[in-house]
Amino acid sequence: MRQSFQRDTIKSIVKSTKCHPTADWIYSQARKVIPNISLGTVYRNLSHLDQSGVIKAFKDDSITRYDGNTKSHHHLKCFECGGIKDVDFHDLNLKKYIKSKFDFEPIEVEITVSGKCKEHT
Amino acid sequence: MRQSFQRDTIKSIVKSTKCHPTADWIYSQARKVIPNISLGTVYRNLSHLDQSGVIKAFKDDSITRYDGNTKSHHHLKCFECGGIKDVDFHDLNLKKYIKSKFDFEPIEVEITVSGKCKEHT
DNA sequence: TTAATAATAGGAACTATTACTATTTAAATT
DNA sequence: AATTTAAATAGTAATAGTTCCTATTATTAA
Repeated sequence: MRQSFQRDTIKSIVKSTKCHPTADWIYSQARKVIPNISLGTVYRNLSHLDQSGVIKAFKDDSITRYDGNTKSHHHLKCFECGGIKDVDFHDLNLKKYIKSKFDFEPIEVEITVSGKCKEHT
Repeated sequence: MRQSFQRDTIKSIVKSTKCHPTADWIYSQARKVIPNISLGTVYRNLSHLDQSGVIKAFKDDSITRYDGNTKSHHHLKCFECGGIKDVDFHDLNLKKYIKSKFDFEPIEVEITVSGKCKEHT
């Protein structure tokens, strides 16, 4: 993978926020630095970065969001403010539970909890 | 909500399978009974049925699937055969865990486990 | 049996994303 | 340093899944 200023810019945008941005938001941020960057370039590079494990893509309803946090984690999504928070369920040992209870070899466990965060109860 | 033959047909198609069908599959099944039913009608009724709790819609990658099983459950998706199996995580008491650990009021917990089912390990 | 309005068929429109193509650019090779 | 190469780009067209629109039909209430 050859280097490009566009890719570096996109990477640092995703890495510098915890807001789980969409491609469009990243595009609008990137245009502040590279005014004529194209949306296709944003998508292509987000895919590359996801596939190489530098960032993590996930689906939120019908939109793809990108997460600079690549450690295994899950999401709490607040109905009121729309905020998405990263959390860790590591102590539940879900993969072990799934393997033994359902005789299924888990590779990825995706959890999204919708509800109300403490600021909006 | 007024009754219609279209809606009844769509409902019974979803209720009579465990294959977690897409709108398109349901459309093709419905056309066997009502040849000129429109795709818009299928989508509209699937939304109504979901909103009224008769069926349950969920996202699988970028496609919406519909589940006749409305009891709280989660999904195991096999990478090899594409099969989606309904499972129950009730004994983990996830909502209680989430509430106490993260101070977040969970309303819905969505879990999708990707991996290999016992037939394809 | 009529009136009101929910639901329909058919097709247009929309949105997020991917694909295409001619041009530019990074970096490897001379 | 100049040349060669193929990866990356900008700009645009195309796609897929879904929703919206409108004139017509059908269900239920009065």
